[in-house]
Amino acid sequence: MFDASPFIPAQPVATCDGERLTALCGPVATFNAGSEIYAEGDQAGALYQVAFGVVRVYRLLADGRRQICAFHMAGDVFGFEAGNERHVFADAVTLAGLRTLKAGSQADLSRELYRLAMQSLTHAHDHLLTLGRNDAAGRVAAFLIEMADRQGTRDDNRVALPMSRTDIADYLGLTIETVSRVLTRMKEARVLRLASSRDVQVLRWEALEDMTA
Amino acid sequence: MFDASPFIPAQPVATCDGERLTALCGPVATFNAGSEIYAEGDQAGALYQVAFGVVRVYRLLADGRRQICAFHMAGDVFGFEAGNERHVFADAVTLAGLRTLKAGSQADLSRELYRLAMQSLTHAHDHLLTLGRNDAAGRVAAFLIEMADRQGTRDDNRVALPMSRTDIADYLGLTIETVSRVLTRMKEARVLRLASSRDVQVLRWEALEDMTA
DNA sequence: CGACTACTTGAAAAGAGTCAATTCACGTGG
DNA sequence: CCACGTGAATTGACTCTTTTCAAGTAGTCG
Repeated sequence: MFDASPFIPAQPVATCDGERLTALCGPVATFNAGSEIYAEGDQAGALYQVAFGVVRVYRLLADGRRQICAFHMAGDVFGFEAGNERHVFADAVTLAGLRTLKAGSQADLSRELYRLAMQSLTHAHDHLLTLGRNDAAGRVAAFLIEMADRQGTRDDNRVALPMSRTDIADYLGLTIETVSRVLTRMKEARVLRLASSRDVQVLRWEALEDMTA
Repeated sequence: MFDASPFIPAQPVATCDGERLTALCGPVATFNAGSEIYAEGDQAGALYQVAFGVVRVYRLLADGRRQICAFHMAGDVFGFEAGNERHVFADAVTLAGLRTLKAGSQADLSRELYRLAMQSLTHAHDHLLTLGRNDAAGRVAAFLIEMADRQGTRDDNRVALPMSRTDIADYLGLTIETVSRVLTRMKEARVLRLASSRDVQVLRWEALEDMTA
């Protein structure tokens, strides 16, 4: 379970500016890869900020099908809920460190926390567009671009994929075979290179962007 | 453009409780079917509560492809944004009446408004599950169930569809032909009956629910 | 009645899923 | 150090679903 090489982004993330989010800068709790942070049906309340590592937030169907709503990386705040019950699951993809903000520790939600919550909504809308209006290649391309942008490694032409093909497939509404085939085709088309299955080198960003058009 | 028979839900919606949302109970502005409420890139700020009619919120791609994120009906509050710019378009599906809450008219966001904003997030997550993990029949079934629940007409075994097949297709990430075919197959399977193309009578809810499993 | 738009239907083509078999990377133990 | 076992990823062959393109039908408004 312990992951010896947790994913660490190359540069600090915008939302982690410390100044506004002092309330979140408490002790860091560590979660091993695969361990649960919260489950659907749990009492909601706490918010979390990722200090390092990657977290997935997902919904689950009775038959085991899974839809990953978002991957959260350093700086991201997650855990926003409508009522007092969790509607989604959250667990660590890699070894992850989280800071906690208990509900009610601030009587009123600050404008900044509201903004972060709304970022989750904007991301969900982007994600809906990806799932609703892109074919398999477009979805994978959008995913690689999103990962690079959030890691800030676009200029390095590198994208680290801390999650498995299964996670990627469940994020994009595809099967792992399709994800794998798309990557192979992109490799053959000289759009990218796979240093290893989790380490992508992007040769032509424009080609990726055209696929999401 | 004027729609003589605006869609009006059969019963008041839970979020429209009036007591908590007094700030939203100002004058009602009327929008003709098809008219724009706001566009991507507009300055954000105002929130809207639907008094009657139906509104669609959507993202648009350069080539005209469209992903509808949500349909809003009487009682719903929409217009939440992360920054000071709109990320989505909103316009009236039918003749619609909206009450406006200008940003900043309350210095702090009330807990109640936060809860409504988070409902949008929960809905987006449900929608992601529908798009990511259901086939065409499952998506249409989920859509019919959602519409019936929000109209409160499930006990009547009736679902009014105030929007076109194109709107439904753009909401579900399908083509209009596929939506039409799925409805025809459901009709043939005696799961539902089509009084008219916009008026569905549901004969077997369990059958619909099984499709979304 | 005629024109327009929305919706439905059909046939062929493309895309993604399924099932099965390898291959690959990595850690363990001989 | 190498053989082996394990889980992850890739590849192939085939099937099934959905899209695409092209008619055709049904309402609606002048």
